[in-house]
Amino acid sequence: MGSPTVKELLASTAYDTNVTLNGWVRTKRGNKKIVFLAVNDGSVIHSIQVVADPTKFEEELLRSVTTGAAVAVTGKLVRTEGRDQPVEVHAEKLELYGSADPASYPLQKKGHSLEFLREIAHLRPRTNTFGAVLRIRHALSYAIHTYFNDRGFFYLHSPIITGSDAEGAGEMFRVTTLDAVNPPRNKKGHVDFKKDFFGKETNLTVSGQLEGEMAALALGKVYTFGPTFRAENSNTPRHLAEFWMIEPEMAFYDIHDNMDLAEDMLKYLVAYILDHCADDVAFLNKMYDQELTARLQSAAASTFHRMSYTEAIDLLTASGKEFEYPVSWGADLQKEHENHLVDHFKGPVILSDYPRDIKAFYMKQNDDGKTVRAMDVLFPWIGEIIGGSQREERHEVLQNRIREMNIPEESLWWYLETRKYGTVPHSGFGLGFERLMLFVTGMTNIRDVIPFPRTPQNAEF
RNA sequence: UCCUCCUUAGCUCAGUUGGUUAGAGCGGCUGACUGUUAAUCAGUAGGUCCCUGGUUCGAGUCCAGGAGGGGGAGCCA
Repeated sequence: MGSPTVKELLASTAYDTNVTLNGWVRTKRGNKKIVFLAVNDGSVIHSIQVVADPTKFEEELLRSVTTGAAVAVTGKLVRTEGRDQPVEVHAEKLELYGSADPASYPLQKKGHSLEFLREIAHLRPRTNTFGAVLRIRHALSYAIHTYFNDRGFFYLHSPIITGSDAEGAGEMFRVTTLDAVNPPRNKKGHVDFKKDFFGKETNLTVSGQLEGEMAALALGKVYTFGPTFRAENSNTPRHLAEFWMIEPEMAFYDIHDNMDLAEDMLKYLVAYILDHCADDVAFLNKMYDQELTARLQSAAASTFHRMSYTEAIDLLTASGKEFEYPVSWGADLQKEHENHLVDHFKGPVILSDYPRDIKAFYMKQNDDGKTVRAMDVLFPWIGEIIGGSQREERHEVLQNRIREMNIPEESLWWYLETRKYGTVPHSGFGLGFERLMLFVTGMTNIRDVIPFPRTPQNAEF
């Protein structure tokens, strides 16, 4: 089972027993009589202190143990009084796995800018900040599965490659095995996708929702959690070309059940991170955002303010505030409008019942003939963290809407069939995983909450 | 894609109205110190001033174009 982790050792009270630990040296200091190493193995944000008597070791060995070097240390676990750490290891044996030339190793004892660390994304997991972010990322993923599993949801693997281009959520990345220079062409001179791997045009998915609905209409409650791809030329701290999305889909849920679930889930996840990642959150709170912990506690305890799109428009108009983009019923809300609402209610806001003309074809139409049962959850600074709706379950209404919007009906035959056979009211939403990571970590650039970010003009590593 | 700011040592940055040899802190290296906590102290090395072209007696500094990055906006999760 390997050696104990630093996390286990720091919590251990087995004083004066021999232990072996593996890790990477963060700092070394000392003199000819005594040497201190801070060794971190990624199991926890803290490093463990290793104390070595230089006379017991080869000079050349100690010389090559520098910041970044990988080592194995065997020695006695000793309780330390009046210091910054509960225990330390008095080294008897020191083994070097791999050295790290101090003249060229890019990570120093000092802090680095997040911009610089993005350029060395292969090494940045070794920093305190990215260790904390990646551990939180794991915990958040785990919490999502726990939340849904405990509530009777089934994890559905929706396809990554999709043959449907009707999802309408954004520009897509083409998937093809055709020769890019000399593709086969049909009689009209167009690229002949019948000769392509799947015999048709295929793309990377922009959403697992449509497939999620198929499963919800059989299993009741399902969720997807997988990578999602958008070929939009978006250059902002809130967009990625490859990101992870959670999409629950529930049969027999109306829009209000949907909002209840979204709010309960978000609060559960925030509370989970506060409970399970206290050390990492405390570190991020100290180094990046002094209000992080307080904001998370407040969000976990809050009640999200709910209002309709129409009420939001009235509120914005009544505010008398001068907006760069004028407020008018029927137009999509701009960032400045969302910010005003979130500031006004001093916390998360859920908006619902948007004009049908600015929303997707699959959303359930209200009886007023003007709006659909859409809902967006807006978070401070981040903006839209969740977008969802009650789905249109009436075959004729859905079919008419598809035709109205000039969506190729034949590509959605399978989607429409579920409204023909045993259709039921159902709802769902999409949660941007990295956007939630931004909120939970206090990081301000989405490229710093995913291990290897993919953005326009950047697929390094 | 649009607007805006930035690019000088390994990192973070200063560099005056254009003027001699481009600086600091940290990191690295050398040395001192028997318990340090991003140790401290002394010394030392380290530069394609993002690239290309232009103005000028003279450009890190001014102008034009390009590249890369940050922030804001749009698209959205």
